[in-house]
Amino acid sequence: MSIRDERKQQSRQALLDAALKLSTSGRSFSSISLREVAREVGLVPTAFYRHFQDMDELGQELVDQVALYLKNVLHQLGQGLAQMDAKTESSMQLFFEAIDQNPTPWIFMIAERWGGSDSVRRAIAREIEFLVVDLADDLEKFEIVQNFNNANDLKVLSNILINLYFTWAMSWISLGRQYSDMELELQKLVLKKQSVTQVHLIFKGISNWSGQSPA
Amino acid sequence: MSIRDERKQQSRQALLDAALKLSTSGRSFSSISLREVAREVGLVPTAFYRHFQDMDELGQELVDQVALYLKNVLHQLGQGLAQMDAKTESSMQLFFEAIDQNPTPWIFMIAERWGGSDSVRRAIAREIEFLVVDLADDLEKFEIVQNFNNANDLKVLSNILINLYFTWAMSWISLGRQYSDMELELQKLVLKKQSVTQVHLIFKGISNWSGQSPA
DNA sequence: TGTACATCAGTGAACGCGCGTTCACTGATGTAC
DNA sequence: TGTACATCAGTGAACGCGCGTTCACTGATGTAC
Repeated sequence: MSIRDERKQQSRQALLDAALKLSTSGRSFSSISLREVAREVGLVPTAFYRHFQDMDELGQELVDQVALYLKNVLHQLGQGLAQMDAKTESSMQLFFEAIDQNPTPWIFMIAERWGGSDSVRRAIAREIEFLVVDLADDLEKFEIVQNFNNANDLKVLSNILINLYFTWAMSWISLGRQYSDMELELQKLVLKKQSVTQVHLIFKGISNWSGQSPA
Repeated sequence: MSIRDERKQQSRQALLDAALKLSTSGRSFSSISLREVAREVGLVPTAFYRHFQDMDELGQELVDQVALYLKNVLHQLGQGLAQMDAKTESSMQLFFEAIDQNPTPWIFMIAERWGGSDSVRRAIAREIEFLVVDLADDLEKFEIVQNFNNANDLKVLSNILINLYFTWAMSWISLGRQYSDMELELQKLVLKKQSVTQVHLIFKGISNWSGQSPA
């Protein structure tokens, strides 16, 4: 790649990073402006147009990048979670650590899933569908899900888990916004315990699965 | 109430209704303007200030009204859902019908739960906590949850159910935005079936609950 | 009941501001020879 | 290697627009007597 192309690529990525940062700092993607994004990067507003047609186009690329990141994190976690023994706790621990390390992709995906931009919403819906399919693939090789004789049940499980992951992630991040110090640590322990219980509840359900309604 | 007070109350409610309508029509609360809300009602922008100090204050009252509505709907549904037999299906049917009848409270609560307004986000977090407690109270009298010997487990169940309700509601509403006619009806059937399976999965888990991690 | 004054929901003009977008430009980098 | 021209990321001025907020106002409704 030529020097010029390299520099252009850097500016482009800087705009994406700035948009992610601004739209996950307590505001929403649809309420940040093109000028703010350019300003954050140190570019004049008109330079924005050298990279994206408008904020909508940037938003769609942002969804792609964020979804790719989440896909990788969830793939690693999926391995641990599905072991369903005492490792649930350490798997959830890893999950919350991953969020603390890089929270913005989680915030963006969850907040904009039902956010104000039509095109971003559609892009996220598509990517979440992929995440559900990927997780279902990961889960397929574990013993416990052999209880499912209906192929669709596996996808329903994957669906519920993805939604739970998102809910836990956002609850976790909210704690950091609401509490501090001792109270924060306490609330974190409560949430960790709750999430472990929820996972156990679901895998209890699987291990007694028969495909009909419960007694 | 005097004539003047009555008319004022009408204008006030009209502003709240307009804000709810505008912020659930594909955009978000933080991206609608005070002037738009006033215009929708047929008032001059400055009249807004006779009722609310700013959009933030209106937002918090809107959360109160919307949460009260959801509380009533969920209370009625909670009775049916927890019967855990073949009635799951008809209970979910009632749930989706309730959404079709009045979708805006669901859209508002879910979209703004992680939306761009700090004060609205806090108000919603508080109201959802109440909804979780209320649902736990409703569930307490059903036989199946007697498997819980830890009082906290009931709240964790309630928590997972509230979040699932919200996820189903929004998925349901998204279908209406994406598909039409035959394809819409097909997708609705798929979602209904999935949600019933998810409920069964969880109540399977409860009926085999012992409080420790699964085998 | 009638009168005189008080209240206050809604009006309309005006303001300064940040916005998205246009346009002609500059000057460093790339390319052809 | 050196020169002459092309490309194009970033610049800076300018525009019209909708925004939130201020202010003095109007006139219907409420209240005191």
